[in-house]
Amino acid sequence: MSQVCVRFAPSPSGFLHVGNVRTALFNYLFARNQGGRFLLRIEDTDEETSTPENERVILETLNWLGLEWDGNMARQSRHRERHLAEANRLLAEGHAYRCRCTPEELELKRHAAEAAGRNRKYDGTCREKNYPDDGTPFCVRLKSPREGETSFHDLIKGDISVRNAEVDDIIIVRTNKSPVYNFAVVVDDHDMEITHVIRGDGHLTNTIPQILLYRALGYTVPECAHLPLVLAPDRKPLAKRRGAKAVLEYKREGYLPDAVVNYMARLGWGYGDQEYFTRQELIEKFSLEGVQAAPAAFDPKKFDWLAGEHIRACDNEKLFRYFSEYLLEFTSYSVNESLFAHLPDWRNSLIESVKERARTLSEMLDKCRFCLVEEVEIEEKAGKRFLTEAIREPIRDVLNFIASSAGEPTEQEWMDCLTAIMEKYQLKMKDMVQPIRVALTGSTVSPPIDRVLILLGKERVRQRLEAAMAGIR
RNA sequence: GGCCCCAUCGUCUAGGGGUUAGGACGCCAGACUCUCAUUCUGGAAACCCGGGUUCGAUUCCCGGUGGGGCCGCCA
Repeated sequence: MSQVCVRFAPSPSGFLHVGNVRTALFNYLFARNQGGRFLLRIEDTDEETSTPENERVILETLNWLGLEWDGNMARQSRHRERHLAEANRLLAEGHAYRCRCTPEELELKRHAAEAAGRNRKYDGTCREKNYPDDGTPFCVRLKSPREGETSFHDLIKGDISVRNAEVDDIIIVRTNKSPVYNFAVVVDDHDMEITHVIRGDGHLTNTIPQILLYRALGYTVPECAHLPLVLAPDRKPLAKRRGAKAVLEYKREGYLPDAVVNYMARLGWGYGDQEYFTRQELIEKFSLEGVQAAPAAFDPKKFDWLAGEHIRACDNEKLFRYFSEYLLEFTSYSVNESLFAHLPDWRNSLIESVKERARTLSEMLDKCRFCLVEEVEIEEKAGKRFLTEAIREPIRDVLNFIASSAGEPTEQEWMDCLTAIMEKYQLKMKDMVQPIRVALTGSTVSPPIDRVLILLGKERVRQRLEAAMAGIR
């Protein structure tokens, strides 16, 4: 058998939601798993929506997720002449015919058929007329068989079979001489030597007329796999309204691309009890047999959990890179090296202190914002509750410790200092730590206090404690 | 309306003619603990319904119900 070749063929609507991207992902995983090729073809025959900007969004999404395609990106619009040539061949070979019914007439016929309770398919008025090309406007229709049935084996859905009497004579070339999608796809997939068509459920019904087209054209019919829908959390189909969100939005929210890939793969696909997958594992373990036939609902909670798993599994160096790039692209913060001059291993310390409590790069920022800025603003409620007269003397002792310490204290030295002061004033750990936490971070929630202390360094600790003291009246 | 597809905890799923129907997220309770989080332990929670086939169906078949898709000179 020839080498596996698949394609992702989006129309550039300017929007790639989870469902679209999962289709791309499954194509990608299948190709990589099979050692085959993964091609990209933009279905840009509709000039209205096919703008460079919309195309750019598709490429950016694919690039962000690392779904690299092979070869050059194809544009369906470039193949128009080829499509028309094949249509003419069908005409010449008697597999297609010229239809002179106007759109208005067809509209009326459909309504009439519907009112009479009949199938709305074309009534075949022009089917046997053999109209020549004499200047009268016409569109081209496939002359599909009326007897028997057409069936195929879908790799996910199983055997699908439809009586040919139910199948329409689909239009393949419009009156204005532009090829219709269903036809263009077949010619392109054949020309690109696509062996497996893996696409959304919505195309399942299209497949029957397309198979008829393959046969009429004398092409080999590729294997087909129709992926079940991805549903919004409320189990309604993903739509621009409701849960549908551009996948690039997750980039903005700080999700790691591998987390998005992992979660999307698990939507409709499973591998035993495994939930967490690296990209490599996905490639090794993916198979169409593992794909569910039923639609799957997007679960934001599980996605977040998995996102956290990926943050925790990411090595610190790499995570730091993700983090600083994220800050640069989407926020006004940055990791200013000069703030950490006191800490040799500051990158590691910074990442280490937030990665266990964040699920996204954005949450990482939330957890360490206190040490990325010169000064913190103390939350009013927290200040009122913890920065009270009772803590004045203990804080003074901490300041004395700072004044007397020669170098930069280690975590252990900081904790020894706090412990000693605690004992001196008969304070419990939390009664000592919470006020200091509030003074240093502005919040009652932060990484462990020893981490906070070393990240800030004694100079910034001193400044913040003094500021807090001043605030106590 | 016609045609087609689908159906295991709330969600993602494993499984499959005989199982205490397994895991994960989430939820609840507890442990750990300087907060939050991580981690650990325990708990509640499912085979859509009805017929058949069978000694025995959640599993196989048929029907129903429910959900969804397609029926464009859109893609």
